[in-house]
Amino acid sequence: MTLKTPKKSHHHGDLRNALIKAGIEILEEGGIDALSLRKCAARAGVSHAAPAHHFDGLPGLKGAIASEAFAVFSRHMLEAAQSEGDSPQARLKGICRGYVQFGLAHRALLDTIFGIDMSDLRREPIEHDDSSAYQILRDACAPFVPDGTQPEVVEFQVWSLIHGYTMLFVRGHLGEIMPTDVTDGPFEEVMALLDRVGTAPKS
Amino acid sequence: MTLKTPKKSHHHGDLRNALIKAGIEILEEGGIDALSLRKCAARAGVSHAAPAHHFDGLPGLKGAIASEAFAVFSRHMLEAAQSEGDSPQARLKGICRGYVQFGLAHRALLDTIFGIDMSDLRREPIEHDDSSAYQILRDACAPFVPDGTQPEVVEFQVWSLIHGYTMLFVRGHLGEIMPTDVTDGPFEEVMALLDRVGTAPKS
DNA sequence: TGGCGCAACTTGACACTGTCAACTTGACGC
DNA sequence: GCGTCAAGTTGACAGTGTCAAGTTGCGCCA
Repeated sequence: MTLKTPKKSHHHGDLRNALIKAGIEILEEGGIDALSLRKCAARAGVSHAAPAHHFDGLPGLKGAIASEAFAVFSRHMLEAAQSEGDSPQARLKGICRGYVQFGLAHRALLDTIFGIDMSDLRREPIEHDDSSAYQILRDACAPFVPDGTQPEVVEFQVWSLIHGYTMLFVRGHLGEIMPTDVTDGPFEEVMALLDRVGTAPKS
Repeated sequence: MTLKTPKKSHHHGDLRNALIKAGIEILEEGGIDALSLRKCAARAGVSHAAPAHHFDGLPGLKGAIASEAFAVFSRHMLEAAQSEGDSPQARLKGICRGYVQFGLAHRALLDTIFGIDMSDLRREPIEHDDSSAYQILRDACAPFVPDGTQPEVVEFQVWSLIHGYTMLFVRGHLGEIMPTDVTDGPFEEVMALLDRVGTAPKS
């Protein structure tokens, strides 16, 4: 009759994932400043110093949360890619719209993902598998790569444009009002630049 | 013979500016996480609770520092605008290069400026005068605004592109190595998109 | 001139945070 | 049975923001 928990190796069993899950909940509820090791520990039902055995301090926990949040972000992107239509143009635009929508709906997660400094050795590496948001964006950019140019260039152009727009927009830097929806900002107008993506000479 | 200090109304005289200056020093030395009210107070030579009388908590101090950092940023942009050449294209590109260079040289200041949430009522407002970075960017974009389109659109396109590129680049999200100079990344290739700025139809 | 008022700070306390050393617990191999 | 070791606990410490209460010194008005 020991089938109460599916796996219980030592004490908690899966504390690491429990802490990450608790951290995401805290982030969604209270924003990036609300996250702390002790609150994660309390929510996971363990002592305040337990997280130190799984992560290297708060930066380590943030890195692990960023990896998980990035997976959520990637799934969101995948759905967004199909939401706008089937053409390459529609697919790319859907991804960009999904980027902004994710930023509005999960600001703290976006802050966590892109607040990561890649030079911080205490972070957990964010994995770039084939279903990652990076790969989804790269695939969506592929039809727009002119012959003879590096595919990364188009990807970086699009990524810079939508990332900058999202960051400025969700923090209210682009307009007078604080946005609650993509339609509150000049999304369509700015994304018109997507039609001119690529590095081929002007005319 | 009371001309030792230009103005000394009560005790310190100019504590508010002294705290902002101390905060910028701390930011430049230790990054955004190093900033605290108590360290600013200590560096300014006042008691730990003194900042509360000039700013509404840490967000308030960060807002005030952001305003000052934005002025520094604006001066940097003004110089950068003239560094690349006299043509409108060169001017705009110089601004963008200056954006990235400022981000590399003063990361914590950029984090402070653009970490501000405009919905946070505790912040100090960032002033938009005629010499602000926003206005400099707007002026540089003016030659590229097609007839019959709103000037803000081009500005937002350029701003989104360079802001996103800078944020991703300085945190090392765009490449394997951690950048120390603009030439460490695909700046030229991404900025090729600037030649296609504007909202007129494709051909 | 004298005292009143108030802004500009100080002082002390509190709860919360990350971090560390020392300790306990329980699973596993032999 | 016993040692070993990972996993987690406990208690302490310095640093943090914030609040209430006290102090100080300048300006103003009678």
